[in-house]
Amino acid sequence: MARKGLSRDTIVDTAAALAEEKGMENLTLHELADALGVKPASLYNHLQGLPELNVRLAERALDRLMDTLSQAVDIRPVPDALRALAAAYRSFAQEQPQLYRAILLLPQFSDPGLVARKQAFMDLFVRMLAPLGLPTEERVHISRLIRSTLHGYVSMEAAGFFRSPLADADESFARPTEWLCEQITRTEAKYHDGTLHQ
Amino acid sequence: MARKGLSRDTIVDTAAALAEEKGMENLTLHELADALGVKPASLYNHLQGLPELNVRLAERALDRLMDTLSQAVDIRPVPDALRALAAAYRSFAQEQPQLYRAILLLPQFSDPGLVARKQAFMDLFVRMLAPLGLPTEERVHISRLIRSTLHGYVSMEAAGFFRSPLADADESFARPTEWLCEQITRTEAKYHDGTLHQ
DNA sequence: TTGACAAACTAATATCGTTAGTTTATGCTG
DNA sequence: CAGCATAAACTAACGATATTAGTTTGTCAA
Repeated sequence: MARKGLSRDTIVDTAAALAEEKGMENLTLHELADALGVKPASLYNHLQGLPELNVRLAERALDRLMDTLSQAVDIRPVPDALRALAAAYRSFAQEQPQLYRAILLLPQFSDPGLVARKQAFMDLFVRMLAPLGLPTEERVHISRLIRSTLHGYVSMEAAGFFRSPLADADESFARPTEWLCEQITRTEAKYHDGTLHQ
Repeated sequence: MARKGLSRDTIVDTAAALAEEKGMENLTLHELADALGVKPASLYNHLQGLPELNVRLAERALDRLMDTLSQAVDIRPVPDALRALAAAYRSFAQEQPQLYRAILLLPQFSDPGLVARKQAFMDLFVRMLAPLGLPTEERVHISRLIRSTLHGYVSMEAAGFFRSPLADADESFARPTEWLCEQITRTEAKYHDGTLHQ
């Protein structure tokens, strides 16, 4: 009964790799235990079962996504940051589609670790938009617009849409990206030339 | 051994209701059979098991979604149609979130019934955009933009995002809607005043 | 050195999806 | 109307799964 150096982090790591390989809904504790050289029951010493594993996977996904996005948020001017962030976002979802799906497969976001990451995720966009000098509420609206647009395109693409040969998917993705850029510059202008309360 | 009047349609119907009640991932053949007054094995006379049930649920979801959307597509002018369609789309996802999720829970869209509906779904948007008189490729791009924007907002909202009290979710949804309206009117203008090839 | 804690195990249970084989109701054919 | 084929429902059983309880044993600190 040799003691393997098992920890929650290593479990989640190999679970992420396994999910990417087999698909998120085919991830089983048995296979995961096998991959770790351990019996399934042993996993319960480190996490509370499959529900918690899914939560931890979503956390890991958010962490990695934020890692890749954080390289872009401080680029100036802001539209360039947005372009870089959009490209990074799409790349992440294309290269690790199962891990990306883990985020939205969750029934609810009640776990404290998740709400914290949700907030941090939100803050990432707020930070990128900071130089625009928008009021708080407007910043939240724009942030939601960006996040939903990116997620929408990326998840539809991952689900198998947008494969028609009638139009190139890269070009299709460039549209919302550029239009988001236009939108934020226009919003910035709107708040900087006195027409705010007209 | 009384014969219940069981059919694939009634099975999918009660499955949809049950999924809405218990959650999509908690849907079990045992509970479904119970709800139908039948043993689990009997379901296999009507469909090939859980994988097919999920496919049929996704089909049902797409059918109902298209039903509600089709009431909006022929409204004129086109921006008004888009506004109505966006509202209907969001209402559907809010009122039947589990059924809406069924669409994207599928790993792939290889089933013939699904690819047909995917095409019909695409055609719905093409029909709405027809009066703009755009070239085919441009129409596909715009259609993708609309679909990904709507889906993005709605699925993020369903996943528990956009609940911050800092900004109203209805207002946040109005942004992308109006923004899409602007985009299509601007695109229409672009293709109607000779600046196309500049 | 020893003792407490935790990590890994074995064993067992309940549930689930699924298949095979059986019975019986229904509807069509003669 | 009689008989027969089809299919709908059943029972029984299997394998896989998640999970729990109880046991052994390694490890670290006192």
